[in-house]
Amino acid sequence: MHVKILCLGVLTLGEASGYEIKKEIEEGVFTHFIEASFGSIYPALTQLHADGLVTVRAQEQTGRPDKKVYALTGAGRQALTKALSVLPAKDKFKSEFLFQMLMSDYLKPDMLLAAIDRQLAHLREDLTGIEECQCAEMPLSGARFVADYGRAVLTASVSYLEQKRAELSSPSHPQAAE
Amino acid sequence: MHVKILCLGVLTLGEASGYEIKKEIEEGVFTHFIEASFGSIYPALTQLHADGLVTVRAQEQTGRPDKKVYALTGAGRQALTKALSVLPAKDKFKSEFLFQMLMSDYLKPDMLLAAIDRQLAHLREDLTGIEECQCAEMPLSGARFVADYGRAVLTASVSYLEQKRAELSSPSHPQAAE
DNA sequence: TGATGCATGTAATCCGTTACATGATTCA
DNA sequence: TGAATCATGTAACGGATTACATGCATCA
Repeated sequence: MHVKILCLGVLTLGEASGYEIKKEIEEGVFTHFIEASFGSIYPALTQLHADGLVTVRAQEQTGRPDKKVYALTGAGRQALTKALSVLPAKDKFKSEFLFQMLMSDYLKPDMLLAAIDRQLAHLREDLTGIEECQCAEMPLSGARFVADYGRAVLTASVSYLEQKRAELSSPSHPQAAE
Repeated sequence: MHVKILCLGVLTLGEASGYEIKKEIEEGVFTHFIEASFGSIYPALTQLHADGLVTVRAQEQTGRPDKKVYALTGAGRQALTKALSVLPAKDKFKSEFLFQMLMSDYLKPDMLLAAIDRQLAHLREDLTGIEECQCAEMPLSGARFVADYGRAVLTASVSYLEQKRAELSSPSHPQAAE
């Protein structure tokens, strides 16, 4: 998905600078299923402005660099709606972790547990991230839907991994349980 | 992750042509968490050969174009092991679907249900895909681990969406249930 | 006759990340 | 003093997808 549409989406929450948009994407509800770097956000914002989909306002700040605060225009809202009127592409999920698990025959034994523990740590981080971002406070009714979806999926992953991890590290049955 | 390593991984299952590797990635256990196109596989294979990590053998076929069958070398196995000795990068998950759900305020009402139904269809397809690929037949002990992981996550997603979908389309409480 | 599957490969193109450049303030 | 936060922006680079080129066989 285009970073431009993403920016329009974030701006529906209220005006923001490029820096703030990045933060919102990194820490807000978007975190788990979208990524964007400054290198793509700033150019996107510039172009969005050129296309008349957002307005800019320079905001001076004491002690801090000046901000460029962007806000949606009517045309911007329309462009967003139009982009949302198409059925979304299929989710993309890429996991080096699962590749390693699949290839576990070629893995050093200690790496197996280490990789699982790392994965568990990541998943738990994401889970607490969802709890912390107060989705109820957001002006988007979809926020809870998304947060709950994330919670459901992450919880299932954690449960599965915890169970498998226990099996693997149990002293009695290191490999065969059948 | 590099397509080269991916090819090495697929080749641990046995020798194969570029075309067959692509099929394996599309239809096998890899499907759910890895993607690769011909445009990346063929050059990768060429380079892998140049690096001495695989061997090639031209196989004539009647009625079909000739194949180039690739097989792992000892150095190839070593390279794979080495690549697997590093902790994997964090999973990447990108979902236009969740973006649309988040932005549901700007969505036409019929699109909401349509998008959810599409998503459900995708998830169920993936699930049956997992059931069909006989992981037990694979010479990789990690195959079951991966398949079960996928099953756990996909099942959780489907359950959640089915529940939400029912709530949304219920005639009595179209929006407020509280 | 036309689509689909088998089979390989290259080139153009897109899109994004990483790194670089700059600079003030605050906190440890 | 050094790291982190705030703040914007560009350029190089990488990596993969898409489209193009080719060609035979089979099935509907």
